[in-house]
Amino acid sequence: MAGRREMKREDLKARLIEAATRRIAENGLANLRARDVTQDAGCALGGLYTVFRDLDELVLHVNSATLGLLEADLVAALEGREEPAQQLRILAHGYLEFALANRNLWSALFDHRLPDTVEAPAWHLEKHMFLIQFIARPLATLNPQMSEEDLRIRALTLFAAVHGIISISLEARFVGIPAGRLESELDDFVGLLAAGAAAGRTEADDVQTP
Amino acid sequence: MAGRREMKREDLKARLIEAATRRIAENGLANLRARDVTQDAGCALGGLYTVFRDLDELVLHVNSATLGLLEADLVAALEGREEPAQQLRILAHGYLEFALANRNLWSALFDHRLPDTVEAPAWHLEKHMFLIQFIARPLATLNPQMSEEDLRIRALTLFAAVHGIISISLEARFVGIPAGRLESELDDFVGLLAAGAAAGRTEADDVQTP
DNA sequence: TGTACATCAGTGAACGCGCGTTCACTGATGTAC
DNA sequence: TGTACATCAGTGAACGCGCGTTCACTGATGTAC
Repeated sequence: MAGRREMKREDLKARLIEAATRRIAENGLANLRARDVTQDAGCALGGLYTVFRDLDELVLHVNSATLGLLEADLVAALEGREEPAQQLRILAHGYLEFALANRNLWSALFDHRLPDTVEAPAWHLEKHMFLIQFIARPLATLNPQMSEEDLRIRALTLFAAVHGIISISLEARFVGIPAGRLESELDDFVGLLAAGAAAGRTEADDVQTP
Repeated sequence: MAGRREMKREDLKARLIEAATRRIAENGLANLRARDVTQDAGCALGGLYTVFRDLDELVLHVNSATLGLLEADLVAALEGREEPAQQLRILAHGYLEFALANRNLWSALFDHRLPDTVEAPAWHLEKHMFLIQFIARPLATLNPQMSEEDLRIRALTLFAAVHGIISISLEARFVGIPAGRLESELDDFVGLLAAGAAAGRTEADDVQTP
């Protein structure tokens, strides 16, 4: 069996990602330690560096997996819903649910910063795309006249706004939105934007900022 | 002169805050070092600890000052503008301008985390309030029937959304909103929300999320 | 299938260093007379 | 105003330690015959 080494290697990789995922989920990214992860994964400290370039690369893998989970959740939530404004609400709601259910993993998505010199690899950046696509599709239905590019940008704006609302509330850095109200605020908010989008471009289009 | 010591102390404090501010503005919070700050401020390393409990407390002072600058900018921008929807636009625009002009200081406001055990002191938390007040006031004019509490929450939501749009774009973590579009996206966005708010509560109010 | 040798994944002790914080000391400020 | 003593702000060398990463070693896997 010529693939024995390859298999062990893949197995170790998987165990490390799993261990890191569990550690981050339980204690947060800031408390992730190479020693803890390797111990949990049942390998020596140095083992990590035979499989990943460094700890950052391991975290990138965890984050990609997290994005995969989010994607699966949203796909499931959208199942069978066709009305575009409804879809947007479901996406926002699904995103909130995911953030609540996986707080630390979700935070790690945004807290993890590579050293200033390093770029995130393409395979990881691509994982971000699906989210924007999910949002752009119903927006396109609501705004058939918008260009691809405008839709992408509008989807990004919408995502950023929803993300902002959820993250400020969960971090409770400012005096936060009460937990019970978060869901309805989000719903109102997306409803308003969807209605606005459906009504077509408003006078805001022509305003020149001074 | 009995206050000589007191004066020197206040002077040292001010020099340290000023030095830390400049360091953060130039290199970002993540690269702030006690040694650099004390050297810039012209005191010994240990001097910092005669005036502040630790480095975190110094950063809190820098952040409070930054919030003070933001407040002054927004007050100036609002000067003479009475129309509430217009005010909201100005606030969003002013916030963007401030973030662009003071990127690292602005980031420090959100990046700085105290150790899990420590709470932010009240004097610092109060500094956050004015922003929400600024937003709540025009919202109140647009929605005279809303309660104080609802206005506060809605203001928080609006702030969080605007902040999210700006910060995701500036961090360029996801493929960002092109710089040239950010301003108009923000403007459209706030315009839409202001119009929605003015139109009164929508059907979204009654939707129960499943 | 079995033996001898070669390779390299995996080991874990040791390295290295960055950096916040402390603490024994000293010189400037304050007090008493 | 001046002198003697007391205090304490400020000094900076040393501490301490957390933790990512390395590297000389070894034992499991692969290859040749």
